[in-house]
Amino acid sequence: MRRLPMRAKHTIMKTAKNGGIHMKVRVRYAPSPTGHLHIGNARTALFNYLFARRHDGDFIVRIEDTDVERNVETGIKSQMSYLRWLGIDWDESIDKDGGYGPYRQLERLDVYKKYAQILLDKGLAYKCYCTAEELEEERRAQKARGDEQLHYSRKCLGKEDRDAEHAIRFKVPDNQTYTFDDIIKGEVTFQSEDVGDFIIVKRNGIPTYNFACAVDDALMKITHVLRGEDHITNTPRQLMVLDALGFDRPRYAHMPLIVNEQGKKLSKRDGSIVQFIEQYHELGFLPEALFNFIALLGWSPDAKEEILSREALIERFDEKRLSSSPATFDKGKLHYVNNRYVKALSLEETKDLCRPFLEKEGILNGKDAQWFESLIAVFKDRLSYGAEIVGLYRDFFDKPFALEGEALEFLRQDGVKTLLETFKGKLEAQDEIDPDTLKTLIKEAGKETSMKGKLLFMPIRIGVSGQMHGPDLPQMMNLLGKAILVDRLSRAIASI
RNA sequence: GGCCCGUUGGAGAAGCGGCUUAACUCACCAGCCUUUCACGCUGGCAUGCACGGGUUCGAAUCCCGUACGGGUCACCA
Repeated sequence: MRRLPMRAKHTIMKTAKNGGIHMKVRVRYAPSPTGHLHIGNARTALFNYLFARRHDGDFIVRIEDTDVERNVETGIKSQMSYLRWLGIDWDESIDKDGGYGPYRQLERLDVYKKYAQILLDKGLAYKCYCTAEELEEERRAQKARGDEQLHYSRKCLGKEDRDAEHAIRFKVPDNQTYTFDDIIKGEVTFQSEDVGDFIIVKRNGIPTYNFACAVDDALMKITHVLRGEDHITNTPRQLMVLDALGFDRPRYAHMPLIVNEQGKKLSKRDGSIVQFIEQYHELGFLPEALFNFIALLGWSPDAKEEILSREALIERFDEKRLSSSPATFDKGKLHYVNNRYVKALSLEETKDLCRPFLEKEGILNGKDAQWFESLIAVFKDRLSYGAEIVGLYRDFFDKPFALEGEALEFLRQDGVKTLLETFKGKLEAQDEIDPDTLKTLIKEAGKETSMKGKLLFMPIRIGVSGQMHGPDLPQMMNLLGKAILVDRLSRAIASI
């Protein structure tokens, strides 16, 4: 495969014709039900969805379950429900017939059988009786010999039919060049010599991915295939099948891989990044934010603002702005994006978002509704996702109170000690405290000691938290409670 | 190893031969606002586009090579 001189990111819809009439855009997301919805799959689904909605086309979800060994019972259900959770809906699938079904490949076996037979009859495919062991041995020999390419020897080609278990292989044409104009990568070319005869139907009678996929794309009138770059070398195989069967070719767009901060492909075992949408849900991320963030993985808007709603994304989506270099999964950015959406939430919504996490940790035990509300109000603006509230709470309440460095220096300024003593005295005189009386107390202490501005607030902040930065002062003091406040103030005064 | 794809600041990422004195976003720093903090606003932050050649009046942008990273070579998808 080699890149031709001119980069070609052309407008779509030009090649998807039928008898000169532009066809309706039809795209598909084709997951295999081997597990939960992965971030990479979610992105593929999302871009297909955006593309379809942008061009008033159809978005189809087709289940590619031809690997019966790896299928997981709950896979389909879980994936589809998280697609919905993200706000991605479809026009056709196993639960919504659009006239091109069935949408589950195991229910289309007769279809593949028919087309495999056509290829057999035309001599474009042949039965292969080799066992896995034989093939393994063949490959080993090729390796030992130092062959450059490990292709099937074709030893079953031309063999007479016999009544034995067999797979069906596609007979790759000689001396053919396969070129396709990828929307993202430009023109990509493969030589047929680089591709060995591949299996299209397994011994168990079930088609392989490359065969079923090509047949279904054609039969379901798919006009554009947007998928991960790891499929780029599958494309010539699918093109061969399509050509051999006389089907039209869809347009392809191979999206860059998503890599971690070390530049490695996101592997499901990579612990550095949360990989499944379900986990994000459990951590209290917002679906709208995730949708927004995922749309930024390998694509960028032609705008200053990156925070875009689903509707705005649909309106702005332009496949020509899909990137061809790997998309780095930037956790910091994810948190930022989610935080922007959290900030837009109402106080009640934020409480609902955080409640489960606090309850699970028993943090709400013995606290009244007012306390809970204060807690959320104080941290709402800096909250990246629901579960983070626990860490924020702990950081704030459980961090040992210590005075050091810049903070301690600040307390050693003239008049600060008197200020803290005055304030502490006023605090002790109060039976009940709340944010408003606390605020009044600060004002009074300031007036009596002639301290104001930074010199007033900062010593008190440091005196009760040890920190120079933190949430709104009266609010957070209220959360801390009188006992802790008095204790910390005493220790601060003592260490000046 | 063969065949492919990629490489722009601390990070993400625009750019597709002259409009680039390299957008925008995150992070960071400074100032403003707030009697504190945070939010918000304003400004600063790549003499430089992996490296080396070449083409061109002109290159981050085109070509060749090198290095590095990645993908793929299954009766997985």
